[in-house]
Amino acid sequence: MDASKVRQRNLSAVLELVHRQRGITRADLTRTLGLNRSTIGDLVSVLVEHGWAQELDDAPRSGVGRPSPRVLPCENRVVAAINPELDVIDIALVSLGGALVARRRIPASVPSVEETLGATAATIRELLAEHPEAHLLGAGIAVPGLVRSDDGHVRLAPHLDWHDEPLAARLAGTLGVPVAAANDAHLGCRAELSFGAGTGARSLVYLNGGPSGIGGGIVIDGRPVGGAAGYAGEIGHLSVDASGPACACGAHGCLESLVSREALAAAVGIAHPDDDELERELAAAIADDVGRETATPGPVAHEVARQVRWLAIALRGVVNLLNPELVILGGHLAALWSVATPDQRSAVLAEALPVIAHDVRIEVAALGSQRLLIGAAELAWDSLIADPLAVERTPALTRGP
Amino acid sequence: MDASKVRQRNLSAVLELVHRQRGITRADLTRTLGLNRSTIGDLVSVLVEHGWAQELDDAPRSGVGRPSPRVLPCENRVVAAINPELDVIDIALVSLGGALVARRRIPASVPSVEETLGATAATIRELLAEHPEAHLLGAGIAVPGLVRSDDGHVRLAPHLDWHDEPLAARLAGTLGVPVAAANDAHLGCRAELSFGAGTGARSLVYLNGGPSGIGGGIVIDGRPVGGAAGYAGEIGHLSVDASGPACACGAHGCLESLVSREALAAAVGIAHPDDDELERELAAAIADDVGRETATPGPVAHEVARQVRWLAIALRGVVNLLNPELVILGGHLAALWSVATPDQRSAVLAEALPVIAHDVRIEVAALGSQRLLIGAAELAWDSLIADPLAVERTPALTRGP
DNA sequence: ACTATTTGTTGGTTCACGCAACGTATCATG
DNA sequence: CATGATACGTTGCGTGAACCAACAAATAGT
Repeated sequence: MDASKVRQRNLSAVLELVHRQRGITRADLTRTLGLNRSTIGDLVSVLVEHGWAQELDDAPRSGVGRPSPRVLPCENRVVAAINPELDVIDIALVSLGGALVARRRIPASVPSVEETLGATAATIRELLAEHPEAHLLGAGIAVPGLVRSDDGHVRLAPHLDWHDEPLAARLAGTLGVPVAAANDAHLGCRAELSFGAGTGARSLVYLNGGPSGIGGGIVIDGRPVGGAAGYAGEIGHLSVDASGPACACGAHGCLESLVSREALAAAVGIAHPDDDELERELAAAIADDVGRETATPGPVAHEVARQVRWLAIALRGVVNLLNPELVILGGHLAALWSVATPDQRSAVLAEALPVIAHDVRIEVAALGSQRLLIGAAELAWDSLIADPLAVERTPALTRGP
Repeated sequence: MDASKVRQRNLSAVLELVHRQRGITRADLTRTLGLNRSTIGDLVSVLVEHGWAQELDDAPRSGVGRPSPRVLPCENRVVAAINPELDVIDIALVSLGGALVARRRIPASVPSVEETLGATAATIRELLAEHPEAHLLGAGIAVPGLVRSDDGHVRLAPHLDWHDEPLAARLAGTLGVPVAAANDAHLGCRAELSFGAGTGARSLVYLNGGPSGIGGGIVIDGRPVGGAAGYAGEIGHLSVDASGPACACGAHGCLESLVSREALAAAVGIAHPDDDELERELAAAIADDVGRETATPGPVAHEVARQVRWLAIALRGVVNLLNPELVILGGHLAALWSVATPDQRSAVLAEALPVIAHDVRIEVAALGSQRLLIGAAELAWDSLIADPLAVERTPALTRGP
């Protein structure tokens, strides 16, 4: 920890605030970071010189005293965000500040790694050509599977049938910028932490219900938890019923084999609904039930109640284990939560330890379909923001044609 | 992060290594911390000046070159460690470096807070009088219950029947030194992390089976996890059987209601065995079974098998959730593990995700009956080591008579 | 217009670490 | 046993980054 490390750390802290708050006054920077006015001025000027930030005097009239200029992220600095799925490869450029500059969804059908890399590289080149002001600094990939965190190596993505692919390294080779990869639910969690329902939270648990199961992410002390190798967060494979059905993973009674999108979709009679459609149909079906004023709940309400009960068992365990301040539900779990009755909701943590359950908030994810792309971009920004001057020190990065 | 913070941080880093390694050469300090030789020399001399460390030239003959002096913790600096239990209040002085200087077990019977504080203060004064060289700098309390981490407030210690006691603050008032308190299993985990089976581990999960249930601790990135308020780690109340028996906590199918010391003790026919006794009796009973060469396992082996199966379900979930590199089992869970057959052991993580399970080690706790006291001391050392010069800045601390 | 308040700016100061040169203690070798 | 190689402690100096104090600038209220 010498002087230059201090400089790097402080620059990084300033840039992170500028990024996550999408602009912040110098006065707020001094208050938040506890550094001297003159130091903040110096740090900001360095970031401006190096093209990370710009200062804008738009006089927000906050009160007496000289107004403080706002420090804004330079939005021509972008990273690429990639999310290969079963039927589409979702690709975007995301600017500093977390805004999607451009997005393209490439149709695919269980794409191989080669197809994914090819389509990704071509699409990113196209997007960069359409946005000549954009300067690409890195890329992040959200993979539906187990990804080793230190090198972005995909150990297993069962639904894509990928096995032991050095994905990040291969894409870095073709793009010429640093590439990171991580599990998709991890990155959904990161996105919600930075810009969504978890903004400002120090500890949270994120559960996402997707077509391929239930994934999750954990945040402790404001930092995402990867575990020893990056595979942490597999909440879908928490056992909730010792005598439950077999799961694809080989175990029995996993959460994701009892709480599933398919069962909800089947209850409302739709084949492959998206999240919004699923929520609408569930709400409509339950409203119909209530309208009929029958004593017994309809099949949809019954299925919702069943799934909420199983979800409760998993949540109880996770909450007792980690004592988070916040639980965020995404995907079909958000739909499930939205249509659950107040009684069902309050029953969810009724059997958790009361001292712990009392202070846990349960919320629905806020970022919608951009979540994974924003999360993948956050992953890419991480190493860049951690050392803002490193870009200058490394040899020039290649650009699209 | 100004210059003096850097100093504080580096002093703290040096002192922490001196403490946790119980002495380390200056050469090793430079290598581990990446600081310059001259800087390390300066930092060490400051620690020596302020009474934290001493240098010893005992020429460990490590190879060519000028031998590096060893920096040793000053063992006359001590903290008090307190562990109130149902039948005894366990009190010790623990020196820098983690060695028990003196220990006294005060018989008690479900002691109240007042009794505990009175006995503790009196005993610490006695111990300090017997060790006039010892200089008391702080205290830590291991409480069998839920303890708020920021102020050491006991929210609930069910077996002691303590409710909302500002324990740390009250003891600090009588002792005149800073006092911290935390859950006993957390502190067992800390002890194993610093000096036991978890030395050097970056991520681990600790499960302890005690008379009052199963507690636990979690370590992520080398740091103990408290969660939002410090209540994290309640692994005993992870649900492992949705249709399981009711637990004292009000829920159903909690791990600790299916895997219990009482059931093991009953199987071997002993009322209140200690950990060693329990393990011996279990091993003996199983050996007898094997000696009889019967086809069906005896009742003890049967009970062991049953408990290992339930433990497996909880461990599977925790491992999938946190991807730790190490799981440490203590108390009767250590006994259970020790007498389990190789087949039973290898079945424990057989249903966890293979990629994760492959790199998880399961080990038995190493620190025995000193564990909680060492952990409580570690808690007390924390704030002291974090700012080694703070002791000089605060007004003089009171001493025992 | 004038004052109080807040914030940016500037030049000087301090502090802690790195660096390079030198001194010192050990080991290996002839 | 002398010599060289190696590794490490010690010393004085240089540097970089943050703080501080004084001043300038911009706003709100009287």
